[in-house]
Amino acid sequence: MLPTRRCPLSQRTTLADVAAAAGVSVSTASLAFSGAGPIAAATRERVLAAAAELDYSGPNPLGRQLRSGRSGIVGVVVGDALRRSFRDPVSVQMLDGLVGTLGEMNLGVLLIPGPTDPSEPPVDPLVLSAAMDVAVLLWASGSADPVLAALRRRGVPTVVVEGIPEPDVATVGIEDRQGIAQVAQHLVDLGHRRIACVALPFDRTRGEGVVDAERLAQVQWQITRRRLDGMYDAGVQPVAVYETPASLVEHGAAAGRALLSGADRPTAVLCQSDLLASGVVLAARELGLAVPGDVSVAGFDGLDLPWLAPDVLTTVAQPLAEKGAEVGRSVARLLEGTYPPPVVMPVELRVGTTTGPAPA
Amino acid sequence: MLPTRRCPLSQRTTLADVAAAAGVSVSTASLAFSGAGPIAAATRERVLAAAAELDYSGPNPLGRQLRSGRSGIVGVVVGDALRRSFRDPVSVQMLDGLVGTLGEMNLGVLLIPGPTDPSEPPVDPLVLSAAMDVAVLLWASGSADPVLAALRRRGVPTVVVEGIPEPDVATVGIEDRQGIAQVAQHLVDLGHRRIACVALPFDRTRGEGVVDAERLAQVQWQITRRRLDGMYDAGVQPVAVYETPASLVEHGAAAGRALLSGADRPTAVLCQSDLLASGVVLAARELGLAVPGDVSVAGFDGLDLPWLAPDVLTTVAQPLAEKGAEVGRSVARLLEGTYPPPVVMPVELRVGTTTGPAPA
DNA sequence: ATGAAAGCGCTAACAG
DNA sequence: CTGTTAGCGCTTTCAT
Repeated sequence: MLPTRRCPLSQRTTLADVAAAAGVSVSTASLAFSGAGPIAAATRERVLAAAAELDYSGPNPLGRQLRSGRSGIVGVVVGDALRRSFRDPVSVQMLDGLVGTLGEMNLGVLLIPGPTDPSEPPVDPLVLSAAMDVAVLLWASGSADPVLAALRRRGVPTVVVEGIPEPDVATVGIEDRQGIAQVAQHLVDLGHRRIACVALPFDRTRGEGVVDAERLAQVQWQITRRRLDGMYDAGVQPVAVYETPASLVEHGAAAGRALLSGADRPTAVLCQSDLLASGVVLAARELGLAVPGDVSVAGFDGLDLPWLAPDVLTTVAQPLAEKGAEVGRSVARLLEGTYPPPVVMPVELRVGTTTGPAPA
Repeated sequence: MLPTRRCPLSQRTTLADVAAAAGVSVSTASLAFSGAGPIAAATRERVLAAAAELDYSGPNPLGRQLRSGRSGIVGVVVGDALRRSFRDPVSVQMLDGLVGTLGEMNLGVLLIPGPTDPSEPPVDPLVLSAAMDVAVLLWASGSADPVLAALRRRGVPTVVVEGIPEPDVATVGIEDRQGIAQVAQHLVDLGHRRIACVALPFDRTRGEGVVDAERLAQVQWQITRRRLDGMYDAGVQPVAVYETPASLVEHGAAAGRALLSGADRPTAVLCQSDLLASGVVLAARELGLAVPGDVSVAGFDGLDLPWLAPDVLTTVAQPLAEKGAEVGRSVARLLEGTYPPPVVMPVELRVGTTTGPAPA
């Protein structure tokens, strides 16, 4: 057994020590570090020298934070357990854009796991008690979202991504309803009448399988709801809707196997995400079905999917990194103390090689 | 133009207000929330009722943090720009294990971008001034790492992953040198003599291409260094070492194209990561080379790589999620005030279908 | 340009 | 079990 060695748990020297060593007042020493006020160059030098002498590496953030009432932290509640969110390029690319923008404003990102399965508590403890100036909610379920409710109670200004615009939060979203309508119309134009739908999760129970009418009425998550509505907008009444527990290739593959191995299989599968769609394509190949000869497949997101090569998925592209940057800008507005107007970003139909005329 | 509406920037009510409303002292009110001390059930109820009445959602974290000297935050410096780190399952799976363990201890993870290219400052501002009780450094370059130096200056206890054990930091690593030696020996046993190596980045300049002896002597990042040494341990003198800017499929593919299209191409390529190796396999296929008939390819990490199907990569598996959990445990030790002994986790050679006898 | 004073909101000793 | 007393380390008026 090694002897346990103590480690120093925090710095000892304070601004007061440095000020004393430099022969100035604490307030002057503070200015030397923050630069927020008039100070003689010589004085600053003296303070900095004293700091170096004492191994003082700058004002303690905890003191600064309490005094200024700001933590410099943005809590980001991701849409799922981290393990799954990180596997979804949609979340990752957005997060990347967001972290970049926030970094420029000297804000840090506190990662908060989102709603997992119902066996877990609905709200992570960090949501309840971590220090944060603003929160960002990816994939909020709607105005009754328990996480959103908790943040409201705390009075934490919040940016909701893919939610519903509401007076007391900032919102960033995309034209997904119109986008899905476009790609659905594209399938109709190709002559498809038997169209199945592979949907994102309905709620935190994260069920899996073809749903009945009752379940279909229970969709809680707004992103899923809107994308279903977009499909209806194009006049498509799907022959089946398959609910998935997460936007991942394996769930798309499972959906594909279920939908395409039955007797009167659909001629087209409209998926609410690219990852789900690529799973469906893989399942179709597995089953020996030609894409798009036997079945057309379309997705949503506009991801780069090299493993589908030589196929290119028909999809609706959304500007992921820019969406993240836009969220960052909304965060900045909230910090300034005003609610930015809701942002809705455009999407674009991109016809690839996975959709074609309905088979005769 | 919409009228800008003000948003409330922080809660107004304090513990003192609640205490007054409940007719108790602040310290008693504090106990009602923290539970850290004896308090009559009736009193607690009264305080909580008063809090609900006043819409008080709990003690302000900033006050608590300053007073207790703890932020409840663990700063995690990832090994690269987030955009790239998130695309690497090695980082993501470890992060997932880490966040899970830390979550149980009610600690939050502050994401800090790691060393990108030299045009950027070597140390993210968050490293210098964000509040954190402990820092975790993924992929530290060695004892001269500027990020580690900054954390030392601040006196932030640190866990270094894949670094060198040093007295004033906690270390978690794997037996990568031995692992690489094993897989290198495996290639030698198969009769390979012309072996090329595709390496992880050497330093933050993140060069790309076959390196000369001079450059090979400049490897700064310890993980790369150790994996090179493991190869030498097995007696392999590579015919070429290719430096990559990041552990990503596309860089592996570029390396593969460069190494396999020349005249006297190697019969085996030993890669320091699975993502790099899978790129090499794809490049070989592109060039019409049979794997392993014409060229054997081996990796390191033990990732699931479905897009290589039906091939299964020969690799050395490391326990990623458990490594993350182990890092979490080291964080806990540091918070208790002691340095845990260095942790070294085992790895395991897994022979797949991408390595075979050297061609005659 | 510098200094003095006043807290930010909370918890932890300690005394009762 | 509850109240009193002291700050945690810093920034920010406000004088000077």
